[in-house]
Amino acid sequence: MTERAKIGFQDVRDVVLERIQNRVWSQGDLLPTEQELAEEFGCARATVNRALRELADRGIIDRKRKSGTRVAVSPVKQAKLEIVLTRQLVEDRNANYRYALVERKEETAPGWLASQLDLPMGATVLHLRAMHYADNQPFQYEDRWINIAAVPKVVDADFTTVGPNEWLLGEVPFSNAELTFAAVPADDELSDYLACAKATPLFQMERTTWFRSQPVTFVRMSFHPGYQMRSQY
Amino acid sequence: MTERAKIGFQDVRDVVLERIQNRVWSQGDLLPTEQELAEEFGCARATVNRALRELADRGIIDRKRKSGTRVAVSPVKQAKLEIVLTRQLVEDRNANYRYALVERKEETAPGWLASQLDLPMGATVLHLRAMHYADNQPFQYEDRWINIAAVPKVVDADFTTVGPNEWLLGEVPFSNAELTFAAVPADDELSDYLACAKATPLFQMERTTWFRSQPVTFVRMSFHPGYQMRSQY
DNA sequence: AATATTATTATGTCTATACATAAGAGGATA
DNA sequence: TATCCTCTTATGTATAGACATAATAATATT
Repeated sequence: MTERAKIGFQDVRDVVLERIQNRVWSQGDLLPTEQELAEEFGCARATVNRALRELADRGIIDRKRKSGTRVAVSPVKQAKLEIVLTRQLVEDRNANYRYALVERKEETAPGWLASQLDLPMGATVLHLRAMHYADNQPFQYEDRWINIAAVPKVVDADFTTVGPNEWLLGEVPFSNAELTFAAVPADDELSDYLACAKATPLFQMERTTWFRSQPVTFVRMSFHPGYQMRSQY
Repeated sequence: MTERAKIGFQDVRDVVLERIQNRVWSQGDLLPTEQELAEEFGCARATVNRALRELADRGIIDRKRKSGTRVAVSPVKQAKLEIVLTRQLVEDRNANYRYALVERKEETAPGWLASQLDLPMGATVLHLRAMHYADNQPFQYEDRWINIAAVPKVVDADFTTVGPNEWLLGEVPFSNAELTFAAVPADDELSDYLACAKATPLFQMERTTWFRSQPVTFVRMSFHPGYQMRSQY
């Protein structure tokens, strides 16, 4: 029997990808139409459609009505960064996680924060400072401001046992955010909390979070010296 | 006429997402079956399926055969990081881009590199060092090793005018990679090339690239002081 | 030659139906 | 009680057919 198992969308997807990698179709080239591919593979056009749609989602090909499908000229490399809780970061290293609140204070949003979060003048925010430890070694210093108007319940949370990130994840689960990453020198405060010399290079991540266009929180996370963040594509 | 336009998969997707955001279905809750949703929305099950599949791809919901569909308990936040050419990074800031090759040398892979790229003992690699400038200000220092066995044509490229990244993108368009990010102090060489004091904190990105499981290149990119990388989700 | 109109075409999506498959539920057996 | 087997169910996927839509190509009009 030379009878093959039936062709599925994953087969089509993989074969097309392989042909692109092997330069059967090079950058910018026009691929056959869905109809033609469906005939070649002996499947329905919907099957080819789904296969090509996945490749388009990945940025491998560009599709346009009437014009057809082309191999992307400059494939957009998109790395996926998994944003996880600090607790999980620590536990993934098989270390013991410990959290400690440093300070909790309601205050009027300073100018730079109001502009960063797009808050009205004089808005009240909750300012939190906290430390995260891995096996009792300083792991991350967290400096956070929460927009009370967006999460009124926050005033009743004391954050002595549960970190603000974990708490917020429960309250505002599906938010979107903007991240920035940078290398900064440890100032007096950071060198103190992270137990390193002043001016030590630290990896710093800032995150501004919105929920349905409403600003929720801004957080600056400074990691211990030597910290590396990983990602892949 | 109260007649509505026909419900499409995007409508279903958005309504379901909205209900999740509004806690109509909370974390861990079981959603109605595709069949039931299809009846509610007055559309085919395939339409609901596609809608839910997209939400599952985004990590909003978890789906399992027979068990059904649940709101994800700890939604995995995935930030998308667009990896672009240094040239584009510079030009996006409306600055003039300039590239300069510092050194080009074929050598035997040192131990750490052989292990990083999983190369055989004594493999030959092309070692490149280069600078990228924005408006003639140092922007990025690039230290790169290319696996000659994976890209034989590389020995004929001189890299005096075209940067290795752009060249490789043309040769090995669809690769995958692993990235690490860190803050490092400028050593003598970096402080020299990036025109900064020794020990200045620098944002550093390392990338190991494979093409069909074959190691292609390892690159260490050190950015000018104050550089920030951005991303969102 | 420039512009507006129409035809064509490839992708985008929806539907109804069918069967496949993973995995939970229940019962039979040891 | 523990293990194995069947039944059931919700999702996963394929298909043929239909219509929608964006964008190009061809044509007609000014």
